[in-house]
Formats: sequence, C-alpha cells, structure tokens
Amino acid sequence: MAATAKNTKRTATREKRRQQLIDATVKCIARKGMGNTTLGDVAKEAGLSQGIVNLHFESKDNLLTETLRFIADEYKTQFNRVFERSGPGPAEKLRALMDLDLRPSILDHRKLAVWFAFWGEVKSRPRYREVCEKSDEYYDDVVCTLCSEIIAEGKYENVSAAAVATALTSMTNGLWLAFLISPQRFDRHIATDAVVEYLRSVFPKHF
Amino acid sequence: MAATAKNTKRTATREKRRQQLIDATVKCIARKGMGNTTLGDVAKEAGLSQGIVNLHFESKDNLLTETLRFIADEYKTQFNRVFERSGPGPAEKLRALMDLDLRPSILDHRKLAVWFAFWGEVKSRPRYREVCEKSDEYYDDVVCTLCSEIIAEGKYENVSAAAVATALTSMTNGLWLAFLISPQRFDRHIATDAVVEYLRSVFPKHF
Amino acid sequence: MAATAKNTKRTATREKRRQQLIDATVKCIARKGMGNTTLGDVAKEAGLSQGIVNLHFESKDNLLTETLRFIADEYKTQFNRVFERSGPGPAEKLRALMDLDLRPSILDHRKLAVWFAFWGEVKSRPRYREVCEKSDEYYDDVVCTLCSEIIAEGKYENVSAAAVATALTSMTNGLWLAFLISPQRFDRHIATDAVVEYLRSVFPKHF
Amino acid sequence: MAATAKNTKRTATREKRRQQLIDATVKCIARKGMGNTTLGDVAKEAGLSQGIVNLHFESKDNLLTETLRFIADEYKTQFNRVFERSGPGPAEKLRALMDLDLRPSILDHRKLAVWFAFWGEVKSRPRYREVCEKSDEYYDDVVCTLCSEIIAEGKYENVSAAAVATALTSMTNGLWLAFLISPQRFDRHIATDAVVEYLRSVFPKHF
DNA sequence: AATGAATGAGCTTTCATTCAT
DNA sequence: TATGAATGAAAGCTCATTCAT
Repeated sequence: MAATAKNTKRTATREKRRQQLIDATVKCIARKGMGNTTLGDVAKEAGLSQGIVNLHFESKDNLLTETLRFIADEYKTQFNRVFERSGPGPAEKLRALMDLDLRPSILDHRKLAVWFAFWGEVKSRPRYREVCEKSDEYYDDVVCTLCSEIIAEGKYENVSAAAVATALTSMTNGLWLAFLISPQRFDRHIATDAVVEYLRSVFPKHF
Repeated sequence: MAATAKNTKRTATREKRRQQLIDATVKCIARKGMGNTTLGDVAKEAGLSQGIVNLHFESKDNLLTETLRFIADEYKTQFNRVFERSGPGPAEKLRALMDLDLRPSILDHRKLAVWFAFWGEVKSRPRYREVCEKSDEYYDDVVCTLCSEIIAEGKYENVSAAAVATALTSMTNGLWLAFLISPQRFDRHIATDAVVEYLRSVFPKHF
Repeated sequence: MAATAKNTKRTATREKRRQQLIDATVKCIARKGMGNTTLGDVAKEAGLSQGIVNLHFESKDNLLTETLRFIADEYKTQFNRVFERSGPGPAEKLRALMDLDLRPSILDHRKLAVWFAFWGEVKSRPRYREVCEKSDEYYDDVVCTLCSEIIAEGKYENVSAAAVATALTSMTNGLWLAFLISPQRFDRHIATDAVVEYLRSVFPKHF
Repeated sequence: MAATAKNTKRTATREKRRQQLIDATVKCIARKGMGNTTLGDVAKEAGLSQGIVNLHFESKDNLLTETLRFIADEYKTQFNRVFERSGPGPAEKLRALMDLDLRPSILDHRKLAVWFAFWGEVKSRPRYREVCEKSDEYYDDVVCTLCSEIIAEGKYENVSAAAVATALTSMTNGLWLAFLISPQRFDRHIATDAVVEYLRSVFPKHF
C-alpha cells in the first residue's frame, strides 16, 4: 500500500510536470508560432531548465504530438459535456454544439493559433494527421447522427444528413479561420447568425 | 535602345528566376512543411545553387512572404476570371464562385498544404496576416454583394447578406480543411451537396 | 562494540556497492566503448539509481580510474598466483606466465576491450598512464628476472634478458590486439606456437 | 576541358580541406584523446569555423572513420614503399619491414596515441574493426609470405611461417604499446634487439 | 547573375552532477 | 544510503546568410 501511494504520488508529479510543459508549449506556439518555438522557450515559459523537455518527453517531436493530443482531448471533453448536458432533443443538442464552437473559451485567438499551427503541418506530419483525423471523424459522426434524428423527426425531404453535417462542421472551422485572420473584423453575431440562419433554412420546423 | 532592350531582358530574366524560386518554394512547403523547408531545399528543387535565394529575395522571410502573395494572387486571378465569365445573374455567379473552391485545381492537396502552412503562422507573423486579411476582405465583399443582389431579386425576408456570405466563405474554407486532413474520406459530391443544399435553403427561388 | 560492528558492516556494504559498480562499468565499456558509456548506463547495468555513482565515487573520472585499478589488480592477482604455484624452475614459471596471457579467462574479448579502451586514453590521461606503467614495470621485472635465471642456468651467450623479456611481453600484448581485432581469424594454437617457438629458439636447452 | 580543369581544381580544394581537417583531428586525438575531442576543437585546430566538419564530413562519426582510414593508408604506403625498395632477398625485406615499425616516424607518440585511440573503440564500432582487420590481414599475409620464402631458402625444419609471422607482427604492436605507456623507459635499442634476437633465433642462417 | 564554400548563431539533445526526499 | 527529478553546461548538427570567385 505504501508502494502504491508512493507510486501514485510519483506518477501524479510526473503527470503534472508534463502538463505544465504542454501548457507552456501552447502559450509559446500561440505567441511565436510553431516554427519559432524552441525547447528553450518552452522551458523558460514553464520556469524550468533547458533539459527539462527532453527529460519528460524525450524529443521535441514528442512534445508537440502530445500537445496536439492535449488540445484535441480538451476540446473533446468540452464537446462531450455539452452534448450530454444539453437537450433534450437532437435539435437542442445540435444547436448547443454549434454554439460551443463560437463560445469565447473555444473561439480564443491563442487556442486557434495552436490549432492552425498543427493543421499547417498536417500534410507533412502523418502523426498529426492521424490525431486530427480521428477527432474530425468523431465530431462528424455525432453531428451526422443528430442531423439524421432531426430529419426523421421533421420528416424533411431531400435533405442529406451527411451534407448538412459536413456543411455545419466546415462552417465552424471556416469561422475559426476568419476569426484567426481578422479578429477585429470578425463579428460573433454575424457568425452565430450564419450558423443559425443555415439551421433555420434546412430545418425550418426545428429552428 | 540596345540598353533598354538588354535591361528589359534582364528584368524579365530576373522575374522568371523569382517565379522559378517561388514555384520551388510551393513544392517544398507542400512536401516537407514550412518548418522543414530550407533555402537549400528550395534551391535544389529549382536546380540552382545554394546562395540563389538570398540573391533574389534578400532573406528567407521575403521569399515566404512573396510566395504567399503569389498563391493569393493566383487565386484572385482565377476568382476574378470566374466572376467575369459566369453569369448573367448574381445567382449564377455565386454558384460558379462556390464551384471554383471545389474544383480540382483549387482543391489540390499541394496547394491546400501551402495555404494552411501560412495560416498556421498568421498569428505570429503580421505580414502574413495582412496579406490574408486583404484577400479575405475582397472575397467577402464580392460574395456579400452578390448575396445582396440575390436577396433583392428574390425579395427574401429575414436573410442577412453578411451572414450568408460569411457562412459560404467559411464553409468552403472548412471544406478545404476537411480535405487536407482526410483526403480519403472527403467526398467531393457531399461537399458540393453541402454548399448547394445551403444555397437552396436560403435562396429557394434561385437554386 | 555494536557501533564497531555496525561500522564494519557499513564499510563492507560500501565496498560491495563500489565493486558492483565497477563490475557494471566493465560490462558497459566492453559493450558500448568508453566514450559511449554514461553513468546512467552503469547505474542501470547495476540495477541501481541514477545518482549512485557520484554517491560512491564522487565523479565519473574517479569511477574510471578505480575501474582501471581493479582490472589491473585482478590481473596481477592471477599473475602472482601462477608465478607462485608453477615451477619449480624459472623456465616452467616463464612458460606458465606466457600461457596465462593466452588463457581464455584472460584472452576474453570483454576484458580486452576494457584494457584497450583504457590504453586508448593513456596518452591524454596521466592517471591512467601511471597505473599502466606501474603494472608493466612489475611484469617486465619478473619476466626479466626469470630470463636472467634461465640464461644463467643454460649459460646462453649473446642473449639479453632485457631483450627477451621485452620481446615476450610485447608479443602477448600484440596477440591480444590481434584477438581484439579479429577474434574469428585468431588461432589460439598459432598464438601459443608463436610464443613457444620463440622460447625454443632463444632457450633451446629449456624448451 | 575548361570543365575538367575547374572540376579538378574544385576537387583538389575539397580534398585539401578534408585532409586539413583530418590532420587537425589526428592532432586533437593525440592531445586530448578521442572522447574529449570535439568538432569545435578540430575546427579551431584547423583554423576554421564550427560548422566546417559537418560541411565536409556530414558527421563526427564520418570524420573519425575517415581519419582512421587515413592513418591506415598512410602506414600502408610506407609499408609498401619499404617492401619494394628493400631487398633483394626476403630476409632483407623482412628486416626492413621490422625496422619500419621502430622508426621514429612510425614510433611517434602522437601517431601511436591515435592508433590506440581507435583500437580502444574497435570492440564497439564495427566500422573501425573492419578497417583495422583489413589492414592487419594484409600485413600478416606479406610477412607470412616472406617467412615462407625464408624457410624455404634456409630449409628450416619445424618452423611454422604463420607462427613466426604472428610472433613478429604481434611483437611490434606490443612494442608500440610499451612505448605509448612509458616512452621514458622505452629503449629503442632493446626493442630492436628484441626483434633481431628473435629473427636470429628462428632464422639463424639468415640473420 | 550565379556559384558554392565558409561562417557562426542557434537549435536539439545528452549527460555529469546536484539535491530534496 | 539511496533515489530519481532537476539542472545547466556542452556537445553535435543545421542552416540562413555572406562572400570570393
């Protein structure tokens, strides 16, 4: 039991350090971009020493992959929470999920900078692609299922759940880009309107 | 006059070299990512020597900015041509512009990789942001104007041209991301459907 | 008395730990070479923790010097035992000592790798040189004395004990190198023949 | 032809730089040992800049391997020259070759330090072993052939050429070690005597 | 205008050593 | 004593930039 306790504590500490470094990495990428973020920057941001990243992650590449995994997990957690807590019907759930993507906590220039930094490397880094693909698939599935339910409920004709799901997820991703490029010009209201208007148009009985 | 001719030729040659290097840069970024593209890579891809980039662009930063400008211009050229040649009404023009973004020549994994590579650095590179912002503004304006015209034509009520324009441009950008991340899973038909379905929903009298 | 006992035990334990670490060092040097042996490797090989070497030896340099001292002592012990137990005459003793150097326990690739690793650093590490020099001197003296006795016994003329001693010790060292470089090609019989043939040639009445 | 000239000059320059760096490496290894020789040391010794070694050798490992190859080639050249120029009979050739190994140009503490530095890593570096093995095989063959010829000439009985060759090459290698460890105590005369005495003993009709 | 050898700053990584536990 | 996380100096290596040709 002592061993377990000790081990738990060690693990906890280790996990905490790793998280501390991942947080620092996110901050650095947001501030300086991925190409200009050095391990020295990350260490300094975390208030630790040079060698610390290699001690805990073995390589820069690992650190970055784990960072991507972290922001993906973080998003997934929020996504799932919103999915579970909203309702009761699929329309409310869908609306809540769309809102999530435009919430300040998500539509945050620091977070978005990190997402786009990774997307920018997706083509040349298979490991990044894998992580992103898995995430995307998951959200698409959930949204598509909701759309199917709504279509069934509303007996909408000539409406493809897959197409609507694709439209919706694409739209939010695209809105992120708009916000990334010109946060000034970006109008959260218009963005919300764009989504809602679309939902009203395709599912007029629900929105 | 001989001097002028010579000068002209020199200038032409110079411009040609620069373009050659920009093309090589695009290829390199698509293949290796922006962070891993070195001036050596670019020179080799162009079949020229080590120091060539600094000779023609002074610095790597310049090369990259010019590359971004080039792909932005290239896109703009296509956009304008499509705008001018399609018609006659705003609905046809809008449809044609949406189709452009899903055309194989645009929806090309190499080109997209480059776009996303730059977007990934937008946050930390004001010069990139400027270029992107100016582009986006332009397209938004054009699309927004078309939407206004369509709304006027169709006397659609409760439809915001700005919101629809935002929705449309976001959607295509988002579709690009989907294609970048999983070209396999991406279905051009569903993508087209998503856009068309949206257009039909908001502008039922036109699509 | 309890204190003494405890102290004795502590000292014993300490000595045991040091030996354990020296053994691990020998194994590591043999396997990875001296330049690539880290204190971490040594600790892991000994099944102990990172900081253990500095705790017991203060520095890596100390560990290595002590390791050299250990293998030198180990050899000396065997040498002396063979010297004492063989006989009765100087010729038998000499022959026994020559055989020792070609015995599998000595002509062992792991051990030789360690010897040569240290010899490789002798030039730039005075402390290593000292240890090696003292050893060499000792063996040379013993062998030289034996040769003198044999020369006296056999009344050999025009034979220099120093030269023969030098020839013999050099030969065995050179054979070690041959074995180190090509253990496959090395033939223990030919090696023994080489030594014996030499002994027969210079001391025909004895061998 | 212009191309050839240019190429020749380029090649020459390149080769010259590489040689310059190899020379610097030899000096550094002799002075500081292999483990303590850094690429910075080598560059400084050569009067050039940090990155120069990687520019010309790609990696430290390559530099070291090429350095070993160089000293091996250098020795071979001398060996072959002595072999060709001495004579006329095999005995004279053998004697000349043995003398070579005790010549000041060979028996030079700097050169020997380098040889032993490499031998010290032979066990853990297959590439080094290969180079050394090939060399050794070559010399052994030549010496063995000479011994066979001498045996045939002198009709010596019960003398194995292989054993004598092994004895001789081992002896010189062992003498190098003696010189490396205690240059002070080392007596070139005794060393020469040791070899000559051996030759006289086995081939009394020739030496 | 073009080359490509050379530079040197800056990066990731390794590792002997320290130290709180 | 022993642990192992943390440190930070130093290493190998990369690469944008310079410059003699």
